[in-house]
Amino acid sequence: MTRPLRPAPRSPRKPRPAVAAHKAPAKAAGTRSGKAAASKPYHHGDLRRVLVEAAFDLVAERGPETVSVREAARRAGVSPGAPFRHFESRDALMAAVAAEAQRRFRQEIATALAAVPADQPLRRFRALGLAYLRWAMRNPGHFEVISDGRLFDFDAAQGEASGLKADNAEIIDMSAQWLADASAKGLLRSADVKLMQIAGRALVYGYARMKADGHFPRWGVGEAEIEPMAEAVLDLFLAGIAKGDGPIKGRAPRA
Amino acid sequence: MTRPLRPAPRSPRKPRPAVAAHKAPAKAAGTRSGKAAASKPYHHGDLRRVLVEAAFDLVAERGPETVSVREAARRAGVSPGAPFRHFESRDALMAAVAAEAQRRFRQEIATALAAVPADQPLRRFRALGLAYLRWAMRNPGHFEVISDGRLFDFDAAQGEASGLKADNAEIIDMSAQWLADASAKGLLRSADVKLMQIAGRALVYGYARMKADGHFPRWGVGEAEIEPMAEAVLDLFLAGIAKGDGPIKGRAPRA
DNA sequence: ACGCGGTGTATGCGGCGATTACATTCGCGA
DNA sequence: TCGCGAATGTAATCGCCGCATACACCGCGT
Repeated sequence: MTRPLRPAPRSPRKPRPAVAAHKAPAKAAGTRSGKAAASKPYHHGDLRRVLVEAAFDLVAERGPETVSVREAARRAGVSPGAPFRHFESRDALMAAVAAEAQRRFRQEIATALAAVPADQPLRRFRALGLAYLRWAMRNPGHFEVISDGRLFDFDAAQGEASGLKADNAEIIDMSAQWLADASAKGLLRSADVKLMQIAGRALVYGYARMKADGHFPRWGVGEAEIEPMAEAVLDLFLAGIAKGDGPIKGRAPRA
Repeated sequence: MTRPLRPAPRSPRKPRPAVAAHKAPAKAAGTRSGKAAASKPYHHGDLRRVLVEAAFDLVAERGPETVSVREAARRAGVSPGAPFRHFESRDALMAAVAAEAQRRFRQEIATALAAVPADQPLRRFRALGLAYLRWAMRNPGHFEVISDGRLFDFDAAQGEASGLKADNAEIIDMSAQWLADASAKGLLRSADVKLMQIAGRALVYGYARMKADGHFPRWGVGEAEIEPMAEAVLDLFLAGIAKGDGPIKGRAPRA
């Protein structure tokens, strides 16, 4: 499942995919001369969104490194210079992709957490870690994108509200809160919450990157074992920081 | 400490760095084995090595993404096409850089382990993890290079003996052996050695990548705290998998 | 001594990110 | 309703890149 090493052999010459999708720029009714004419209007209507979607798909298909502004423009059916009306650089485009990926990631985590009672911090912590791992296992390209610190910094430097920074901070804060709660409830062996937070993060991040970076074959872990082992690794960690021997995933964390 | 986002603004126009280093300038004796003449010999003498060194330095200076074959050629004082006599592609060059980095990494680990008795498997395991973390903290670019699964696969696909694969496997085997020894000695809470091995690897790998990827500022960890916290994280992990409460780093691991 | 093969240079191709000049269209105020 | 500036598209261009090809040089084995 490894991707090509360099920016990509490009694609084998495409003739131009016409105009691509169009969101229905509304105003089909002629309030204001709307009409997205049948044959390629000069103005695209929602190019910014379409470019992000194209780049987003390219990330999933061939990995972040292979994404080029020109290819995204090709897929959107516009000239190579057009994207620069909406993104000051390739990295601005990629940062938008990262924001979208982070948004979906956050959504998936929220869904996973909905099933876990709020008063069981370690179970919530575990559910967070599991959702993190599962999403990263299944979206390695997008995981790479949201892990790129340079894109994050680029995005954060723009005053704009892309949500990337906020969505990321929310996840960090959640993990800190639950560990603190667990600690307050006397569920943890150590009192150094910050340390456990960083260690937990490093663990899931490392596991996810090992997958994305293609390290598991070297470690004798077959493709089918990766996800189950992710869960086992997470539970090993929880067993290491939790007081007592009971499994965290069980019903009652206190006895 | 973040690096530029894209392949690099290049360098701001360099006039050409002359010929670079050269081993033995003399050659006065006109016999066969002359290495170099005073003024730029047609044949470089040891271009392959010099190119790897140039790329190696570029990785340290500006990160792996910014390395270009042409820049390496410039630093070596040769034409842009010359490197392709020695490396079939940019990735072949980078794989050579990875092999060199891995070699140094392995050397540093060996040095660190020399001080730890062979009959104390957990202390050796800890020393390995610590050496791993320290090296990665201090050589983030080179750490990225040896972590690039595609370069590893590329190198492994070549029949050639670059040492990358062997050096890597050796480290993996060491960690497995010591955990197995520790397990046999009854030092571990769990019997699943493979799981602990993968978890330990994911932990240090994740921590190291968090550093290389610039994540620590987002987690409220200042530059000065990173290395001490690396050690603390490692010890948290060891405390989690080891039986009893005694610190691993201490003198006697059994009592 | 010679010539073959290894290693360098010169040149060129196509792709890339990015900039600039120009074309088209949207939408807002008079 | 018109008109004009701002927004957003195209075309052409620049310089850098990886890489291929043809040619120049030269060390070494015969």
